[in-house]
Amino acid sequence: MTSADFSDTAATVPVNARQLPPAAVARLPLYLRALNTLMADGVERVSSEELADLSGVSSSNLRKDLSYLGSYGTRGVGYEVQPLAAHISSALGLTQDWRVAIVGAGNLGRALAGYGGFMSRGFDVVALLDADQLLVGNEVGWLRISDAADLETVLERSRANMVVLALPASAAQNVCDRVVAAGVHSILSFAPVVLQVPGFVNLRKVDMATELQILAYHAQRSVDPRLADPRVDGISS
Amino acid sequence: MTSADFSDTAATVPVNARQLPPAAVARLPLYLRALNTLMADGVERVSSEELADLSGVSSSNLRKDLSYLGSYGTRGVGYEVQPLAAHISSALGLTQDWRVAIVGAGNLGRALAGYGGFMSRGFDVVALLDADQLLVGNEVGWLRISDAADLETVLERSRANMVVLALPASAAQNVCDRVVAAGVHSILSFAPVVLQVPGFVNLRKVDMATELQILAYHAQRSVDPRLADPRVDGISS
DNA sequence: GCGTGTGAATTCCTTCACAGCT
DNA sequence: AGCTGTGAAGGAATTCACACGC
Repeated sequence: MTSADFSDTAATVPVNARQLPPAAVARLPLYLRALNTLMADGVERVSSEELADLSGVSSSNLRKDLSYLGSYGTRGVGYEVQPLAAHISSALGLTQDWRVAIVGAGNLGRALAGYGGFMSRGFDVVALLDADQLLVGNEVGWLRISDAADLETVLERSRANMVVLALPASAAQNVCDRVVAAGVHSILSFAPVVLQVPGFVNLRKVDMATELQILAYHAQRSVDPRLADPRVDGISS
Repeated sequence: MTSADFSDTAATVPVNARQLPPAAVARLPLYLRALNTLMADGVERVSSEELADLSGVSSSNLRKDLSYLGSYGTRGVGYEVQPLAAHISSALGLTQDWRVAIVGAGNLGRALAGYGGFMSRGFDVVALLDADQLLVGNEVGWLRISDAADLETVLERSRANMVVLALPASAAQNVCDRVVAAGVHSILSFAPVVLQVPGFVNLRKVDMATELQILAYHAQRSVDPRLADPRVDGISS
């Protein structure tokens, strides 16, 4: 729960945080999760090979990624689980707590709010909003649903610094604009629409329709070997 | 990955489905969505520039992606919305209907089941399962929740050819193995865990904890300009 | 003229292979 | 001996820039 487990070298940062390649950043959370699992099992050391397997990447890829953070392993031995986890947490900016407001209290929004426990520590859901007056005021977990009309006020009062958009495509752009105007520049959107934001905004998108379609592409081509292996050129159809 | 990609000179293959670069495949759904929007607005033609803007990619990137599918534009003019949408749909394998079973009827699973309408057509949710006996038998929309213990039977009866995992990390690997053994080889997992699957299985992962952590990395570094912009010492030229 | 289609150039990412430290 | 850290090589993806066809 607390982020207090990772607090050793926090003060004396030798500016290890050079800019990491985006692809490496995207994998750090995987390593962190694997390390947390190992810690829970009481494992103290791990090799790049093992950790890579647990994370689903190649060992050379993992070593290269970690090397961007600095040299936190021991040659001939491996990595110490706890310190490595601490360094990754620090690199990801998880030493501070992030305050997340979720806009949209439909099934998805409520699922995400409840997911709060699941999310790696460091992310607190501090507000849940919806435009539907029938939902406003309802309790979800220990949160009361706020009126999306009061978005700006709620964001300020709750001191949210991240927003999750869990609302229909039609409402997303408008709410997104208001969020940005209100000064929150980190947004995770589940809305199935391309949002237009200024360059200084950090926007990430999660979209299950897209994912299913990508899956369909690969599935289709596994099923029909003609497409996977072009050597067939018979005209049979 | 694939055992059969000795794709040398495939010569005479008018089939549009040459193997596309994965990065291109991942963007096709975006184009498709933008095209659907345009169609709804009655727009008949679109330039690569416009479509790229609507999709959030660069126009050269878009043109290159579309060129993998073949030449469906007209020089000096642009692309015809409807035919292009049809070709992309076909390339993605959306001409057939996909039958999706969702395992896990918690908030997330129910959200996804309800999301059915939102997902581009072509994906039918044909089953919703959970291991919790308190949930089994409940109605969600027009679906009745089946017992996850009967997974194999349900998958067969419903003729599902895709599975969405919306369940806790602890249960995911086990269910995943059973799904694969039951012959469903296309899986979209929302479980915050790295799943181990045979090479022939198409697995995609969506994980909000990971996404938030990536967001945290970028947010952190926007806040602290020292980390974002190393040019601070006076080498201004 | 205009905007697509595409080789060439560039940038980014991954893998290789081995030097270097324990 | 063993495993990390890392230049160098190789491969992918993106962008450039312009030839081509309407």
